[in-house]
This record gives sequence, structure tokens and C-alpha cells, in this order.
Amino acid sequence: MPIRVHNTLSRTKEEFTPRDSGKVAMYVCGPTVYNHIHIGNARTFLTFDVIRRYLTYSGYDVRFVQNITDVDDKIIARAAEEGREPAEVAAEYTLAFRQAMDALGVERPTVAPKATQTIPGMIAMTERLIERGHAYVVDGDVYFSVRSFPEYGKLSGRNIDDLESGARVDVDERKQDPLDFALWKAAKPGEPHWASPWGEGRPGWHLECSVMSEEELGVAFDIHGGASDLIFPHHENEIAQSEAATGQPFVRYWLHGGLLQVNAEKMSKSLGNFMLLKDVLERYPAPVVRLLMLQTHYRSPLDFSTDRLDEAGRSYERLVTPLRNLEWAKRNRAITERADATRSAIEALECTPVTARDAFAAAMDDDFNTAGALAALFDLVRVLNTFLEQYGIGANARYAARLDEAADVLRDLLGVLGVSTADAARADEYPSDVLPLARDLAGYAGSDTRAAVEALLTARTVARTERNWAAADAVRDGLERLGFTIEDTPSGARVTFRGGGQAPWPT
RNA sequence: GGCGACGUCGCCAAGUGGCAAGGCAGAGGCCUGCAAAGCCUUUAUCCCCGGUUCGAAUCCGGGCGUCGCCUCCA
Repeated sequence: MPIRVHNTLSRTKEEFTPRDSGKVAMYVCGPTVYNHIHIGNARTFLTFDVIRRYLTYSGYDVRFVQNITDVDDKIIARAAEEGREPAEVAAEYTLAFRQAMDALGVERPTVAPKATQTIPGMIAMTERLIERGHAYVVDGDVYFSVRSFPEYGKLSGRNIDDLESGARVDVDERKQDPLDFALWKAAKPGEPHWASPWGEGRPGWHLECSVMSEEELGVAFDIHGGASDLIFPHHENEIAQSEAATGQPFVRYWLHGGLLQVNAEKMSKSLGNFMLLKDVLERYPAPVVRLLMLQTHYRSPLDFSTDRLDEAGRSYERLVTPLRNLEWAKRNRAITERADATRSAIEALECTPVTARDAFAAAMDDDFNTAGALAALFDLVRVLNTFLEQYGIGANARYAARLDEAADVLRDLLGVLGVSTADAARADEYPSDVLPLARDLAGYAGSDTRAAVEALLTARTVARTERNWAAADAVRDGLERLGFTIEDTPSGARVTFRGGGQAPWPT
């Protein structure tokens, strides 16, 4: 089944046909490295990470290019505030950006060019534009002439005259038209600068994306992504300069993500209501953050709050619990076939690898409907749970293999969404707080925390055998306060440590 | 003022002409010493008013409300 994508240029869903069969060339606008990225930035990068992963899962060879804007007004301003060199500021936040993306589980780009390493290409494109009559020089600045490009406005659905009537910012008298934008800026004293045919200067904002994408992907590459606030003027200007310079279409499919909001308002630097990704990741595991964002379609606005993160945490638990339960059942060879076990539970288990993959793909093929894809995974979870409930691992190897197959599908498809299941089994590094508890309740005198927990569980088992519920519950409640959960299963008590004295999210 | 998006169960959310997915929360039941996890059951005619259609949450018109872009912004 073909993949369909919403193309901002046509405002409709179109069948996705890449330029070169089997290959996808995509470009996503990267960060300006003047600060840590915020959670809104993260949403956009996450969106395109999942799109890239799904295209790869679908069999495409994806070449993914993302710029690093490391020379810009905001970087210069920040450096001036802090009495540092712009390059130093850019280097610091470039590193921070990569670390944050790694922490979120975003795959690295195939290529991540920096603006400062693309200067010759930007100068060359500016020269091309001047030659073709699309740009003009004024006092060391070079401006693109929007009037020279008749199709200006086709992406954002505006026309030049409407834009000018709504203009409310000071007009630079040196521009031929108020909408003309800088391709090259003459450097002011103290600013980073490079030699150019128009004097010492630095590139304008939009230019790098046009140059890098053409160098790395060629023109009329497949997918250009970014958040919807980049449609105008950024992407509109990219189209103008690229198509004016090459005389060819720039991009086949424009994909734009919805903005993240806080309290139903746009989160932005200027409103000051933003949260940094790194701060959120200190409090919530990456899979939970990803899950929250993937529960909403990528083009819709998404309201972000800790309440919703907590909710996503519970959803994550539901998705990974069957994997934990299956491992536990296998380790204990738990076969709990019940008298009322049903034939349909077996049939569902047999069908689920295929039905889950089909439903997942059908949702994702429809403009990357991750919410629908998740629904397919929750259905798979129910099938697994139901089978485990009724049969355990099953009385013969045939079902054990079926269970493994279903679990593999679940892990694989969660992987396409970049939702790691690795955290699900973490249970090491018990806190030393268990030692006094074990001494008081189990008479354990050693210093090995794992042995202490074992002693506590043994004491609890003994107490339960003696029907001494108060003593048994003292162990469970004591451990609960330290971040452990005890669950009694047909194969004995299972203890899960969720970390710290405080659970990463309420359980 | 110009352009655009959205309004679906308590909360979140999918669904673009044919009996309204899913998650969270709630209720009842099963299981449990009690729990936890899990299973089963249970909760909507889709902002309002018109229209098109055999049939609309889905198409058209109007209204109300929310949000975004038009200025750096993911």
C-alpha cells in the first residue's frame, strides 16, 4: 500500500513517490545553537525522526540531512551578553543539542552540515542569484528581490500585496521592496565575518538550507520538513531563492509539524513559557516523552503538561508490562492453563503478528498517523495479556514460540516509533535504604542490598504461610516506600524496582 | 485587516459519506488473604443552526468559540 503524505504546497494528502525508486532524500531544519533546545523543538525533531524510521522500516534507503545554524544574530547576541566568542557559544550548544537528541532517542542525521562550513556554497548561490537578476547589492548587503520571483507566496498561500498591507515593522529604505530578504549581510564590527565579493560579511538565515540541501540531496529532493511556524517566511524564502537560482522545482513534498503548546498557548522563547528538553528528560524517561508526543497526530497542536506526561507514563507501563510478564512467565516456566481458557485466545495470538503489523502500517501509511499506530499496538498488548492470563506460556513449545513472535512484533513496532522497551526490565542497583528495613523485618545483618531484598521476600513468604498478614504487609509497604513494587504471581513474588525513593512517574 | 487550522465520551485522541479506534480516569465483576498486574462488562449520534444526500462527525453555507501565521521562532 502506498504511503500518503500531507503536502503543505498542495494542502492535500498525496501519494508519496520518491524521486529515485527505493530512496528518500529528506531535509529537516535544524536548530540555531544559541541555547538548549526546548520541548517544542524536540517535538519537531521527534516527528521527523519517526517519519524517517517509518520510511526506513518501509524499505526505503533514507538520506537525512539536518543543518546546524552556528552563525546567527541570536548567537552573536548571546555571546556578547556573556562576554564570549560566538563560536564558543555555538560549539557549546551544538554539543548540548546532540546530547539531548541522543537522550531522546532521535537517530543521528546522515549528514549534519554547519552553516559556517557552507560559506563558499552560500556565496556561490548568491552570485548565481545576482547573475540571474534575482538579487541586488546595497552597501555590502545582498538582498533577494521577491518581485523577481512571480511564484513568491505559493507555499504559504499569500500574495505579496496582502503581505505588504499587513506589514507592521520598520521598512529598510535601502530595500527595493519591504519583503526583500538578506542573502548576505555586511559584518558589523566585532561580528564573525567571511570574505566575499561584496566585502566582509556573513550569510543570511534562509540561505544555508537551500545550499546544503542542494549540495547533499540535489534539487527537487523528496521531503523538506520543519515546524509550521517556518512556512513563512523561512520556507517561502528558501523556495524563492532555490528555484530562482536553479530554475527547477526545489522540493517534492513539504511536511510541517504542529506546534507544541503550554496551557493552550504556543510555547515560544518570546513568551518565556518554555521548558527545556534536558530538564524534562531529567524527570521523565525518553520513551514516555515520545509516547506523549506520538499520541497526537504530528500536524495537530499538542498541549504539553506534566499531568499528560504522567498519563503517558501509565500508557507506557501498559505497553511494556506484557513483555515483562512474558519474561517472568518464561523464566518460571509458568503454565497456568485455566479451565475456562478459550480457543479464541489462541486464535488471536496466532493472528496478531500479521494483524498488528497490517494495522500499524495502515495507520502510518496514512500521513504517519502515530495515534492510530499506537492503537494497533494496544490491541496487540491485549491479545498478549489475554493469552498469558489464560494459558501462561502455554503447555507446549508451539505457543511459546507464538508468544515470542508476538512480543518481537511489539518490540519491533515500538522500535519504529523509537519507543525503547529497555527500561522495562531495569531492576538493578537497589538503594542502601533496604538494609535497615531488612535488618528490622528480616533479621538480615549483611550489606548486600540484593541479598537484603531476598531476605525480605523470604520473610514475607514465611509470614504469608503463617497467615501473618500484618508482617507480610509491613515488608510490602516498606519496600513500596523505597520504590519497589511487589506482585504475587502464580510463580511466587516478583519485585520490581522503579528507581529512587520516588517513582519517575506516579504509579 | 489578510491567510490558515481546529472544536469528537470526565481528560487526551483517531476517524474526510455507510452502524463513533485507542489511552488515561470512573463504575461493576473475575483473580488475590489484601494488593499489584491482568481479564471481562460498562459510559458519545461528534459546538450550534440551516442545506446537499437513500445516508454526514465526515460535503456546502451561516453563527459561536479556541489557536496559529503575517516579526526572530521548531
